[in-house]
Amino acid sequence: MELGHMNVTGDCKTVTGVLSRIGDKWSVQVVVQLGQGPRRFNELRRIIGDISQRMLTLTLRGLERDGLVTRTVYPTIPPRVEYKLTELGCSLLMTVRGLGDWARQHHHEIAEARRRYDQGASEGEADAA
Amino acid sequence: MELGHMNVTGDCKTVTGVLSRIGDKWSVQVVVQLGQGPRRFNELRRIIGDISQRMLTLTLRGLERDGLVTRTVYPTIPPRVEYKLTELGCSLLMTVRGLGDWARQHHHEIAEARRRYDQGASEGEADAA
DNA sequence: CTGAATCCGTAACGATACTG
DNA sequence: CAGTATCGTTACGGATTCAG
Repeated sequence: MELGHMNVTGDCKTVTGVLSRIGDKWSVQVVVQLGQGPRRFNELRRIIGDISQRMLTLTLRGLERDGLVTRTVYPTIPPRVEYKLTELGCSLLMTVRGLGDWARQHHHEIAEARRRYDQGASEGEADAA
Repeated sequence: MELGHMNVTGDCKTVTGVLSRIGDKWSVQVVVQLGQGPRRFNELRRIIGDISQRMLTLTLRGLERDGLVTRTVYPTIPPRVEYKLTELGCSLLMTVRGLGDWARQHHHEIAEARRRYDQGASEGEADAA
């Protein structure tokens, strides 16, 4: 089964770059939540739950920097800041959903493979086929 | 454009888990290269180029643990070890290619957005216009 | 050739305190 | 409410060395 339909070397580096960007601990969660509609800072914080304010700030900034999210400040008192997915962010969301589909379809297989691997490792190699 | 066709909260955590797995610095590159066909250890090392021996080992182990790659040892002298994508690994490769498509289509936009963002930030303190 | 083990620097992350 | 600053801990990754 060969799939050499394009430049693999150049391809993988681009993909790696994207994954370096969204492969961190929080970016995807933020993007997915923002896919539900615009959200405020503490609203996101509450929904995601585990994230620290620092990481939410950093994540949002990174997303904003890459043009995936817009940040709108309403100069009211108290201040109100709304984050929203851009067109680019929406298109990423689509792709991420594809990955989500794969994850949901196969995470059991992964879990099982992992369990078997760990089990075999702890048993040593006394066992043969 | 709303896309609330599924449980978003549960979804994003699963995706995050997968991204935590393949979102590291090397896994995708290895998977993509293995998509070209089975490869030996130092063969991968040479093709990828930048990767250290340690990281290649760790990456391969992780991939093997998750059932994405098989490791076959030929007890010859010198020893020969071949790595190969499993069915699961192949299916992941497909999904990753989707991400690669997105990356190739939009990495210019990202780069530009990033440049604009950084430029605007540096102009903040000093008035340029 | 393949890979494990060790040491070390850096970057990522989290908790807390403070500002506008 | 939204965000910054600082600090400490941990995880990641690279170079080197040793072993089968």
